[in-house]
Amino acid sequence: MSDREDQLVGEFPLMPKQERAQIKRDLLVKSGHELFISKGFEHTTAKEIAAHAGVATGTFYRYFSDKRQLLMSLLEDQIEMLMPPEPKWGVSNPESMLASLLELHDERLKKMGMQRLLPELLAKDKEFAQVLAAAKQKIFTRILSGLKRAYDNDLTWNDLDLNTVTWSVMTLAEHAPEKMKQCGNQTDYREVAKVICRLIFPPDVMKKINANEKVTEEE
Amino acid sequence: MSDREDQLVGEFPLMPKQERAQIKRDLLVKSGHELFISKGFEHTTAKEIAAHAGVATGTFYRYFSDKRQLLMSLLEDQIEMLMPPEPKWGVSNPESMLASLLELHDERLKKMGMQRLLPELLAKDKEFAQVLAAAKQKIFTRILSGLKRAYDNDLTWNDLDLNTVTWSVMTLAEHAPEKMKQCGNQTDYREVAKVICRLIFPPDVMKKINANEKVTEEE
Amino acid sequence: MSDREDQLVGEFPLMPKQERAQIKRDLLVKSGHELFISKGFEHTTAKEIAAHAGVATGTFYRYFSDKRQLLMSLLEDQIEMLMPPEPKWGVSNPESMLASLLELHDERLKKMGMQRLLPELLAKDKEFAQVLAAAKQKIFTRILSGLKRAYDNDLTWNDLDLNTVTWSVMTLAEHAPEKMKQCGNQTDYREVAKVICRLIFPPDVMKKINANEKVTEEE
Amino acid sequence: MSDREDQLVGEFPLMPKQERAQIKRDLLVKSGHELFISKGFEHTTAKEIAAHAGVATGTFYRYFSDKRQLLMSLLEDQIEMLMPPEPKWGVSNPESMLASLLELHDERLKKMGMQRLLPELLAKDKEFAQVLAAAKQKIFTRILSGLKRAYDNDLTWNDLDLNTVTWSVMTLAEHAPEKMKQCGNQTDYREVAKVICRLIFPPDVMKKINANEKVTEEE
DNA sequence: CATGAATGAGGATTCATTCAT
DNA sequence: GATGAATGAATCCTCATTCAT
Repeated sequence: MSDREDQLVGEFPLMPKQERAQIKRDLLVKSGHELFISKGFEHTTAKEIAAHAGVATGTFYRYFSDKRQLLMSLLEDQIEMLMPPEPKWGVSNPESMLASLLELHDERLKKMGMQRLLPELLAKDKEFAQVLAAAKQKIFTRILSGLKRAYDNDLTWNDLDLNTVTWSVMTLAEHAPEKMKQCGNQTDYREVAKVICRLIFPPDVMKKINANEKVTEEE
Repeated sequence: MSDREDQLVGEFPLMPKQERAQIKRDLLVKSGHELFISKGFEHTTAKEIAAHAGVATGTFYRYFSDKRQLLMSLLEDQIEMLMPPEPKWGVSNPESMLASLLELHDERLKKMGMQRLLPELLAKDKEFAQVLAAAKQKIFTRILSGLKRAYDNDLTWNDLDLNTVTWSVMTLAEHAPEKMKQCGNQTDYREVAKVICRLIFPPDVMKKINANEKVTEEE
Repeated sequence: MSDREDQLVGEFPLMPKQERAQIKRDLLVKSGHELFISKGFEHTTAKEIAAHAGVATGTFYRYFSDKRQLLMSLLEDQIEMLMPPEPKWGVSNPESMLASLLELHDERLKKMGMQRLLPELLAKDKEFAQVLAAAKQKIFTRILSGLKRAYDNDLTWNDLDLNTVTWSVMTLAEHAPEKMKQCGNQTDYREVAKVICRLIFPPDVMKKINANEKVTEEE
Repeated sequence: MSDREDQLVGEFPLMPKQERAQIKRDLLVKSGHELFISKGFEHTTAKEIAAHAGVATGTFYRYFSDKRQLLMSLLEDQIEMLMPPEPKWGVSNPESMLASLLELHDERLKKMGMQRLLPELLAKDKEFAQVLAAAKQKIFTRILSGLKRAYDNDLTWNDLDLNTVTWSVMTLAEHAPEKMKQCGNQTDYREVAKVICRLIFPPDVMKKINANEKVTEEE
């Protein structure tokens, strides 16, 4: 009835077809996200996702070939957020910078609620595992090159292997959120940041850097 | 071969009943292990495990109430091996000690092939996750108290939070094996050990420790 | 036939959705009914019921959570028919009344074909047994109160316990159909009715009642 | 050890082989009986019966081809007890005689605990149903011939069909135990006996019979 | 004879996917 | 496009029955 009245008024489709479809798709992705998180990937059925999105089972299959594809859509947007953050040296005080990066990372993960899902996926989906590994490798390379520059400027420990340091930085950054909870500590990003910095910069270098910073700030 | 020899000796029952049952049980556990690793826990069926062990489906259920129980059998033996190793300070050169612990841990994990299975289980089985978390907590406490003693003797950095250092040590030790592969590095336990030591001991302390050790060795 | 005629008329959707579903459900109920009767409840599988109804196994589970639920659907409609009938005295000649009630009851049971199923269910399903016992108790009470009124009017034997008479009436009425076959007699409802009446009314009372009736008829 | 000692003493097998087997068989029958009663025939497994009898599963199959055969053994002994009792007229006061028969029947059923099992069996096992029907038919015939003799001596109602009366007597006798419980009455065998007698003997005949009896007693 | 481990067919139930409406 | 009923392969698990010891 109301549809017909709309038509009398002049039939301005409130939304272009494609956009409506996009909305439905997004609804499904969102439903999938929530259900995957709360029940796990394997234990979520296509029917449930559709029901949760308020559409029919068949509609699910119009937009996705299967659960896995929906998952991939989900991950495409978020894969970067799962990665440990890449520090930007030289911008400011390294410890503060790292601390806020870690906090940001933690918040992202919390918002995604995806950490619990990830292990299942890594175990099950080799393709996904590869995608993730590649992304990680990219970050690794970038962090490493940053450290190399610092090394060339005599800012780092000179008796530690840079590859290993890079890996350590990434590992600590990546696990900071999940692990600190597990170990019962209140997450103290600052302390983790200090530890990470100690892996890279000898204490006297840190002093210099901070001194510079203050000078810069004063200027 | 040995069977035939037995027959030459006479026709003794090839094996006591109980032992044969145990062997069959072990076969099932082994099959479960292999299949869980290669296909993931969820994607392995009781039927498959039985078939892989060369027994009928029903036989599986004689020995285990379900997949999960077999898994638990599997884990009971191995849970300690999954834990990051607890370093024993003061025994010898910390770097060498750590390096060999890391190598040992890596070898264990490789032998178990279980790393890939673990994440899935942690995600799916809260009971198991708790067991593992408890074990980890125990190790955490022990490492922490070791570090505290070192701290009291002025052997550690005095500007780093010991909890955070402990967590970092555990995290790096735990992930050393899996991560170094992922990053494409040849596993260099020595370098990781050096990094971990750097988190704990300032370089000059390390020198002293090593000096002591040499003295000790010389004596 | 009717399908073909429909097609001649054009291609109207053969049936509204809901109605088709109802038809399918009914088909399943009917199949369940038939198979339960012919093979017994326990020996009928959901798969068989579905096959007999010409649908897939899964379809069965769309409509019923399991065999038992289908059975309950079946019984809800029929439970009253399984009960021994409640006589209505004073309406007409008691013997004729009873005879036709018995015949009606017999016909119902035959149509349901359920008698053979019932014992199994009573034995297996305590909930169902309770429901049935409650229904029986209700009828018992009503018959008893009818007999009490007759007793107060000096129409019944005065040396028989009314409870026992009531129970006897119900028992005979309930078993009349099944037993007469078993004993090889042609079912003679009239004779059973006479026996039941004899349990209640002394012969001279019966004569009076019949006389009254004739008078009434003559008027 | 003790076995060997027995042998030293001289090895008198305490029991002939066959008898020992018989004991084992009886144990199985007894276990089957108990389990069938408590869990129902279908829901009792051969393994359970064997375990309950303290023998191995395989032993069960040495004595019985399957569950059903054990059941039949069980019933052979007991089938007569399941039958409604056959009254012996002329022995004494019919009401007392019936009352005690009913009580006896009730006690037997209670002891067997079999009533609950019976319906399931009747529904499931046509052979058994036939056996039981035949036994019932036999009793029917005997009761009928008793009634005929009474009829020839003008002791019964002359307007009731003897077949129907016979069936009624059997039905009431058969269901007396189970039904009286269900209806919440205290089982009053005497009242049921009176009702049954009323179906057969007119009140004045009863008086005569009782008078005779007294005379007989006095003599 | 007794044992009880082993078998595997069979029943209940779920769910990814299709397709007529 | 959207719907959701229908499908049936696949899973979990049980249990009657056999047979090597």
